[in-house]
Amino acid sequence: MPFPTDTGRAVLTTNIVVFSLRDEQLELLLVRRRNAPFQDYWSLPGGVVGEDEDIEANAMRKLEEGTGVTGVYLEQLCTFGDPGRDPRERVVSVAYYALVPSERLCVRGNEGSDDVAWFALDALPPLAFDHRQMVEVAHQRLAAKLDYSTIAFQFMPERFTLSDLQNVYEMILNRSLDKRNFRKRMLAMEQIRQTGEVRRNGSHRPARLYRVSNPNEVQIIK
Amino acid sequence: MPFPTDTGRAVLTTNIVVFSLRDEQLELLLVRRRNAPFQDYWSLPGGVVGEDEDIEANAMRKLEEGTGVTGVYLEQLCTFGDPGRDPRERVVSVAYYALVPSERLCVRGNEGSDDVAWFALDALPPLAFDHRQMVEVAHQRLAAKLDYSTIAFQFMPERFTLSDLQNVYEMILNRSLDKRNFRKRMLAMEQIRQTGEVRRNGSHRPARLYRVSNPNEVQIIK
DNA sequence: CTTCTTAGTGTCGTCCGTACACTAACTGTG
DNA sequence: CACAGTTAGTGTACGGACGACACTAAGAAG
Repeated sequence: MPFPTDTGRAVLTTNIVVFSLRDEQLELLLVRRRNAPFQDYWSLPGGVVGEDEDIEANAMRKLEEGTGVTGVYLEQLCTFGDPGRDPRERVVSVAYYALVPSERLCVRGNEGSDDVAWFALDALPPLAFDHRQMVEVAHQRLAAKLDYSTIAFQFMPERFTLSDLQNVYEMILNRSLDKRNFRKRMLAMEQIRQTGEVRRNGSHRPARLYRVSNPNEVQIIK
Repeated sequence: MPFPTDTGRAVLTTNIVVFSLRDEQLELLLVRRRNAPFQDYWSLPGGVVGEDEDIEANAMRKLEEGTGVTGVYLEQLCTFGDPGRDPRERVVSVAYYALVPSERLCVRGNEGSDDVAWFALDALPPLAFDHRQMVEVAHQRLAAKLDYSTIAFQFMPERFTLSDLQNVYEMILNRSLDKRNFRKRMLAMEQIRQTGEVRRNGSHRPARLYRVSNPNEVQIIK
């Protein structure tokens, strides 16, 4: 049996909350809208899902278009579909969030235009549609996952110091952590290993470099 | 700017994984399909979201139609939208899960027909579409939430014994728990109170009855 | 060689989770 | 009315995780 012909159809879109760490800050990738509604507002990257396109594949594609980076961590967040969230017609958006390691941004994808930019999470401009809500949910989820998974490693470059890692935690949780306890906890979970190298950074003691044992999987711990 | 006219639209549906406890078992509400595709298969309740209907409101409505019960716990789970998950056309389903207190089922809503029935979670028939996957995700989420929220109380009738409650945990986690530790933990979180009454149940010591302090909120604990 | 700055380290108390076995209260039966 | 059967109810002790807390190490710059 086909669906009744008078059944309402909805436009299906994705939006991605893209987190990265730049300049020791937790930042989000935003795109400026060229058209109404919300013309000139900043918004989350995303777009309309193609006729035969997988939803997550669409999100990944949009993410790659925005950052020039492939293969990063991407997870479905929540679906937003209030009638009226888009004044034009019924639009349902599946929200995702993604974590981009800072090192991979140095290439600066197609960020040349004025229409794509990074903003500090704590200094976002007003956002189009319900995107602000998506950001809140994503941030909460991310913070929660720090506690019981290895998700934070997705931000790290191949080699990093424990201070780098602690910064990630502090940025996301928005509070400072005790250095000794933090290191104890990180080393106890046996997911990172010393490389034997150090990084000289300024006029002070150099820091040991570590790498993630299993960079491609986010593990649930405890 | 309107959306391009050649943009694919999708049919938007909901599906709800409805959990309840019947006969000391964790059970799911299923609906038999009358039509192709998957004719005569059992499937999760749900349906097409109306033109101007909120998605969650639709899920709640479908849930009420299936169980005759109102105001139960309902949470968005995940969105399934693989092209091809429905052979007819592009159908995107927002999955929810719901918890129905056992007491409220005694009224036996419109369960008269052969087309709606409860199945033990560990003895489900083959399900239509990707509904089996939805069930897995819902079960995992529910089990995870037992650890850090008061979600289990949503299953309980107004008055219940600690053994009743322990049964809920054991059913969901699929393993047995230590009675003393369980009671200690439940009482420690100060979310349930003695009523002063007892329940006589058989030829053995009667059990004290408890009630939930804040039945209408699921709290995150610790 | 002194100053500045970040890296790196250990202990101790507290709380939480877990393992573990017996008594209490009631009913039904012989 | 005693006994068997069944479920309800209780406390302790150990180990592991977490949090608070302050000093030394190594290098660069002047």
